[in-house]
Amino acid sequence: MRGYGEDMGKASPRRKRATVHDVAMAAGVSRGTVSRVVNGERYVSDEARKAIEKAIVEVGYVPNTAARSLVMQRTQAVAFIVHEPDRLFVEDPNIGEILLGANAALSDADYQMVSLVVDSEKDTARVARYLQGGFADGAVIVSARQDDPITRVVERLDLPTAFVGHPPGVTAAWVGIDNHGSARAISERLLATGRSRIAMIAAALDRDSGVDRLAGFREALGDRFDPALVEPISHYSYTEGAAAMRALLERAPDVDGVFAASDAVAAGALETLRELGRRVPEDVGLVGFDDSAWARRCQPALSTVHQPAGGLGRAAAESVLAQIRGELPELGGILLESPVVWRESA
Amino acid sequence: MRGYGEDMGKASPRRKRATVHDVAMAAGVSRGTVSRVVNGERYVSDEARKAIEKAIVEVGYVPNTAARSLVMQRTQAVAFIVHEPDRLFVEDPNIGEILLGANAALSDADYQMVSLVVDSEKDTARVARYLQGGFADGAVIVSARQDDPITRVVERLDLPTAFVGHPPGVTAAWVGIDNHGSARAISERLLATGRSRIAMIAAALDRDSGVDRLAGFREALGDRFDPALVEPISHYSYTEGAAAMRALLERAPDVDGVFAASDAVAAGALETLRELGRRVPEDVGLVGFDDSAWARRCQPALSTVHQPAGGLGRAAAESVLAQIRGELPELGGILLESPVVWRESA
DNA sequence: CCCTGATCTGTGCACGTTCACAGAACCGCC
DNA sequence: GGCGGTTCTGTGAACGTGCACAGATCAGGG
Repeated sequence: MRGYGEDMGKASPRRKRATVHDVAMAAGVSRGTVSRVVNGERYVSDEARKAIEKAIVEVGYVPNTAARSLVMQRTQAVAFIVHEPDRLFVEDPNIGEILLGANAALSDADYQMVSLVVDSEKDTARVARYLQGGFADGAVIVSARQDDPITRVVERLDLPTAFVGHPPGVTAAWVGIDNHGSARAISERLLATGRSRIAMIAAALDRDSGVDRLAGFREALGDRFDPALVEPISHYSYTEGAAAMRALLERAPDVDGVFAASDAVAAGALETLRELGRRVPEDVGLVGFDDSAWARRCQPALSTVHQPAGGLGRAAAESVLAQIRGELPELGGILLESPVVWRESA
Repeated sequence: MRGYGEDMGKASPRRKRATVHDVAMAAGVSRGTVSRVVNGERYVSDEARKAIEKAIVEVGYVPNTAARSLVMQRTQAVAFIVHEPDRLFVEDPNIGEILLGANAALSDADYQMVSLVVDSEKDTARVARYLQGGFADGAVIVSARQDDPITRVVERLDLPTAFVGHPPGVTAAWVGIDNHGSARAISERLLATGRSRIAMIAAALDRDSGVDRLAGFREALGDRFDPALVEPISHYSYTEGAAAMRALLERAPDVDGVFAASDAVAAGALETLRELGRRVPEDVGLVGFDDSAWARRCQPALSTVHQPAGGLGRAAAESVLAQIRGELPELGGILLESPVVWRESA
C-alpha cells in the first residue's frame, strides 16, 4: 500500500491538518481575511465570508490550539487541582461534584478543564512544572493544605486562582461554606433534642474545614463542652469513623449524642453503634456533615448539613474566569448557603 | 522592594516569562546550545552545560509548552473522556478509580491528563472540536455508547485511543473484563448454594457490560432461566435497583436468589428486601458486581465480582501511550482478571 | 478633481521553540 | 603542515496563528 511516485503517497499515516493558509488558497483570499472570519471580526465582505466558510468545511479546517495560544499568550484552559491521597479522591463524594460544577462553568465559557491529581511529591513537581509551562490560564484548587508547595507556586506565578475551602494564610480568592456556623447549628439542634453527653468525631484538623467544624461544635456546647468527648481522626473516612466510635464508647459508654465531622465518618460510626447494640436515634443521636449519598442511604438516614458541592465548584471556576477577564477577586471569599437537613438519625 | 523608574513600571501586572533566549544571553551561549541542554542531548561541553544550568535557575526559565508543541506536533497530553450523565459520574465508584489509574500511568510517562465530561450535545461538539484542535495526542474513553459521535470523531482523526469496555462495532483498542464469564461464575455459585428461583436485575442493556452480564447469567442458569425473572433497568443505580427489587417481589414473591448487575443496584435491592422483611442471605441470596465500596459496607457485606478499576484505567492509558510511540494496538482487546469475591450476602 | 472617511484586503512580523545545517575548534596521525 | 574525524557551537529556517500596518477601493462632498 505504499504510494508510488506521486509525491505524497495516498493513505499517509496521518493526513496533514489544514491550516489557515489552505483555507485562504481554497477561498481565493489571504490569511488575514480568513483569520478575521474565524474570529468574527468586522470589515469582511459578504462575498469573502461565504467563500471562506465554504472553504473551511471543504478542507476541514480547525484552528491549531498550540499556535493560537503561543501568539495569544493564553490557553483557554483552567487547571483543576485536587490535592488528596488517591483513595480519598475516590471516597469523597464532594470532590466529584465539585469537579462537575467547575466543569460546567468552564464549558459554558468555552474553556477546557485540565484536572491534575497531586499526591506524591513527584506529582507536586510535575504539576508545578506544568503550571509554570503556561499551559493553563488559571487554577481551581481543592483541599489545599497549610504550607502547600502548589499554593506557593501559584502565588509566585500570580495565576488567577480560586480555592475551594479556605487554606489559612492564603490571600487568593476562595469559596466555601460557613463550617463554623453550620457545625454550631447542627450541634445546637442536637442539644435541643435533649441529649446531654455529646461527643464529636473530629476529622482533618490540618484543614480549615476540620478546625472550623470543631470550633462550631465547641461554641454550641459552651459549658457542656468536654474535651474528653472529642475523638480526632486524620481523614474524613468511613473506617476511621468506625474505629473512633469504638474508642469513644469505650472511654465514655454513656454518650447519647455524636456529631461526626462528615457523613462518611458518621456512616462508620453508625456501623459501630449497630454492632455494639446501640439504637439510633433512640439511644444515641447521630449527625453528619456534607449531605452526601451516604446520608440518604444510611439506616436510619442521617441528619446532616447540606453542602452545595456543585455550587462550590461552579463558583470557584467563575471566580477564576472573572480574574482572567481582569476583574479583581472578591476579598474575604464567598460563602455559599449550607442548611441543616433533618432526617431520622437525630 | 519595588524598583524605581527603570522603564517598565513597577509592579507590572505580570512579569514576562524568561525564554530560551534569555537563558542564552545570561550564559553567554546561543539558543541552540540551551535547547540541547534542556533536552539532554549529547555534544555539549561541560563548561557550557554548567553555565546554562546556572542561568536557567537564575532567570527562572521554564519551557513554553505551546511553542514546543507547535513545532513538535505533539502536546504531551492525553484526553480522558467520560461519557455519562453527570449524576452517574459521581455515583459510579469505578469511574473515579479508572481516572486515577489512568492518571498514574500517564504521570509516570510524563504526560498530562485532560479530563472531559461529555453529557449534553453541546459538550459533544465542544469535545470534538477540542480533539480536532490537536490539543491531545491520544484519548482514553470510558463508557462509550453504541453509535457515539465522539467515537466517530476519534476514529476519523485516527487518534491513538483506548476504550474502557468494549463498545460494539469499534475496532480500536480496548481493555475490559470478562463480564460474561464472571457473571456466569457468580450465578453458578448462587445456584450451588441451593437457590432455585433466581432472578436478575439487569442494567444498562445499551452497553456491552450490561448485555454480557445478562448473557452470562442466562448461560449459567441454562434450563432454569426464566425470562419473567429478569427485571431490566436503565442505569447502574441504587434507586432503580430498589424499585426493581420491589417490582420483582410483587411479580414473584418466591424468589430466593438475586443477581444484581452492580453493587449499587444490589444495595438498592437490599434496602427493599430489608423493608419487606426478607432476610439476606437466609431467605434470599443476593450478589452484586464491581466490588465497590458499596459491597463492603452493605449489611450483610455483598458477594460480588471484583472489578480491577484502577488497573483498567492504567492499562488503557498504557495502550494509548504505546500507540503514541508507534506500536500497533493489541487486536481483540485486553482482558483483566475479575475474580468472584464471596462475602455474607450469598 | 481632489480630499476625507469608511470599508475591505493583503503582507510582514512576532510568539518561543526544535531541527538541520554549516562551520569552528581540537585531536592525533601521516 | 595538511588532513580526516570527532566534538562542540551558532544561525536560519519552520511550526500556525493574530495583529498592526499599509494599501486598495468606493462613496460622497466641497
